[in-house]
Amino acid sequence: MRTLIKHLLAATQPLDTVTVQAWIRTRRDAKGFSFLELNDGSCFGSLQCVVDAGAPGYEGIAAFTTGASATVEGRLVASPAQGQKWELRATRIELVGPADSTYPLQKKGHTLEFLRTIAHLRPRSNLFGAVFRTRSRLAFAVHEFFQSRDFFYIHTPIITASDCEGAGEMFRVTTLKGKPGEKPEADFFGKPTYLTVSGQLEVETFACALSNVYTFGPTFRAENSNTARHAAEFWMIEPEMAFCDLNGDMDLAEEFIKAMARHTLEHCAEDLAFFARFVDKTLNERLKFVVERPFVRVPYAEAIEILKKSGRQFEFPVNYGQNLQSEHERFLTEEHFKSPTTVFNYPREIKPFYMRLNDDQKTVTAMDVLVPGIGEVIGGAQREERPAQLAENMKAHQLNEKDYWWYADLRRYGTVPHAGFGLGFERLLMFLTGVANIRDVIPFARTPGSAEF
RNA sequence: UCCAGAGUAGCUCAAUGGUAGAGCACGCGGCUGUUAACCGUGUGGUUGUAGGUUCGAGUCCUACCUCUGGAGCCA
Repeated sequence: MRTLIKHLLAATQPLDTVTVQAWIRTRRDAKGFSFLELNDGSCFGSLQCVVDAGAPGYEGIAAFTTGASATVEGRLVASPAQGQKWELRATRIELVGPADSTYPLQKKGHTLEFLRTIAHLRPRSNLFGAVFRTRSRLAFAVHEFFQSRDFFYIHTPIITASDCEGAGEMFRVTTLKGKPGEKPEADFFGKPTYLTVSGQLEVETFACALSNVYTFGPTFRAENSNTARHAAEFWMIEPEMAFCDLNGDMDLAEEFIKAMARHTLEHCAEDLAFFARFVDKTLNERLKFVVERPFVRVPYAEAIEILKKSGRQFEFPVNYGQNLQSEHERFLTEEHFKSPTTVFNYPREIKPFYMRLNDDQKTVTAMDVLVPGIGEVIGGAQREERPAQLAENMKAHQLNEKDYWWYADLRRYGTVPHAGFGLGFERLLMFLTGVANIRDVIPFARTPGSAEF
């Protein structure tokens, strides 16, 4: 029976007969025996195997090359040499699948750009193994966080007919062949449909029934964005809470990020050590800071004053009523506060229709959580729960009320104050691993002009 | 989409307008409880594509393609 390398490396005593099945990272030949370094992805580390020339299978040792897969049986013994606690004394080796000299993953380091061109093989590298183990663990942590706080997981639709949610350009979903004269009514759903850009509006309906809910699913934006932090397909987490205001929303957002950082420190230590050493030297310090210190909270108007008084020459001028530019966000979170920073109460003109209007009649209950190195990682708000005000907001945003009849109904029947936010899972991963490009924290990145694999 | 930069061996990179090279990978030989092993040696090229200037272009010019960084949009 196969034993994962993860369990062998964590052994507390020698083991008599074990079977390992893995991919060969490298082979080093010595006089009369060979070292095989095996990795099965179950953990960061590899297992060193010592294969004597007399062991069954050794006659074919030349084919045990980097990238090949193999089965090795043997005894787990304490290693006499430096570098590893345990090693496997092989009693039998068997090649499962060969890898010839064209195998592109060398023992040496590769650039991230090159590895993106072999996205089907890069999970076998140290970095990407670590990234995707961490990704899996954090996905689990997301559910654990919400489930332990009595949130229900809601599967909002991937296909939506709402073409004006305001979150971004949408991908069309159609079964039409694109022939001239085809009418939308002839399409599969009888009307134009799209891939979702957010599950928020739908999940609000469940918050107004089950109280605390969240989504965690794929999200699509057809924006022609070419940056290190945008992808056309990404995973978004959207909690929504009934009987909750902006303060409760900000509390949850900060608690959530802290919990994810804590979880990474506690459960991904080995992979994290690799990130801290080779990807981002400041990672450990940053994660501990995030866990231990409260986030800064600053109203938008105050943030504008800070930027104006900074004496800094920004490329884009700082003006009340305009969105914060990347350089402004970076200044606030990286230089001024040197801390994750939540900016709230934005001018109503620059935010969507569903955000609640404050008593000053000028700002809405929006909040963005900015983190050093990434920028915006969370965007959220308390929702407008007053029917008349919502109608007015929609008019101001030139939206057709009829398209949102069910959304407005939530305010018509038993309306409640409620709030939530959206968080890009990949951006969270970037923040927690130090990996600087979103294409490197998602298995197969979809970006403009690129849907290979 | 805009601005900037880069495309040369499988990978990472050199190469005054004048004979395309190195390290690594890979092959072969040697050595060794090795561990990004080591020593020797060999194979490896339509210099992103298409034009142009020139006696001569990897190098200069034009267009296009791809990638990277920054910006916008956002999560």
